[in-house]
Amino acid sequence: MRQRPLAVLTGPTGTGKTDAALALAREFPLEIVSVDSAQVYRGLDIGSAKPAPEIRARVRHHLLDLVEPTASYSAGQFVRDAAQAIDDIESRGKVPLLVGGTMLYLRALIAGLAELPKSDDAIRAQLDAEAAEQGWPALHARLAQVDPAAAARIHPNDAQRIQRALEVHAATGEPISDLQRRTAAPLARDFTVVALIPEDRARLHEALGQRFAAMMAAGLLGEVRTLFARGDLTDAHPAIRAVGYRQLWAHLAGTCSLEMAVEKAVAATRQLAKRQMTWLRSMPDIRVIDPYDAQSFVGIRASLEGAFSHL
RNA sequence: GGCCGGGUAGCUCAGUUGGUAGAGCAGCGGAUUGAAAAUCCGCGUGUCGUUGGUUCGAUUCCGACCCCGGCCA
Repeated sequence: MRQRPLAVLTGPTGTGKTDAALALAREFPLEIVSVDSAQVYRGLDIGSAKPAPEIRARVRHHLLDLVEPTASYSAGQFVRDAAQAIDDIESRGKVPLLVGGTMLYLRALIAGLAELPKSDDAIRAQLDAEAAEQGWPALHARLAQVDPAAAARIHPNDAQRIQRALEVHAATGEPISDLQRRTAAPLARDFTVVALIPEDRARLHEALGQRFAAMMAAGLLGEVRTLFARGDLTDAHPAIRAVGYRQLWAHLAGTCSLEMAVEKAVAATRQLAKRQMTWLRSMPDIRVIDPYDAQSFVGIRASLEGAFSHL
């Protein structure tokens, strides 16, 4: 039997990916594989729009609640976890549906990721210390010595990428630009990608504002307060940098009013959606469906059906 | 009603000794290889409240009016 293509349902935040996936699961023997860098963290429930337990009891979800919020998840880990989840689902005769909007994860799964060393806290701490003294442009200059190709592509102000490039060089002795050239697709599979992208930006913004208000009404501030009260988390942890959490955390830390935090959180949500759409514009072979079109679900089902039915 | 302060970008404001204006935030576009809901880059989008006057030229100076604060009645 030839392998079916893998079905993917993606799009910017707040466009109803989860609802559409659940509707599909009523008709097909699906299990959902989350492609979401925030929903992997335990304790980030309301703000990450994680499917509720009742829903998860009805349709099996994978790659949720994988790690503690003190941990740092990664694209590399995602590719391994997703491959395993897909295997597991198919071995039981079910069909995986990949659902989510973390575009780096999605691209890593589809196009492959270079075999790079994982992050190293000791090396990062060392680089942070050097940056505090000399500034990141100085470290960028150093990168230009050991890896001119990477330095040319990375802006001198992009601390995160400068650090990663130097980290990889320190760990392997090789330039990251060389290692990144050797990218292999981890899954020898075809993908059918459906992206929910609204034509009407103003309407999306409206919906995002309403959704954040609903999250607040559902107790998001309390959820963040619980994380805040643990004492082992800071705004440097990836989980706390997530949209909504970061801004409410700042409010709890006394940096700004609640009103200001909410306004900033909604703006950050809009900006996230914009970046997600930027990714999607350059993604080849995707089927774009407007979630505000009355016939959107019909289009989604028609596009993905081929991946769900047995050959 | 009188006096004072203010009306400049979507918002908060700066500025122009008279030559039609610029910051932050928001917004828009882009990049994106183990932090990615992250990180970074680029782009000013404008009847300078209205209306007369002075002037070659007014957002700027003068008058009137309107609106918003504050103080006094």
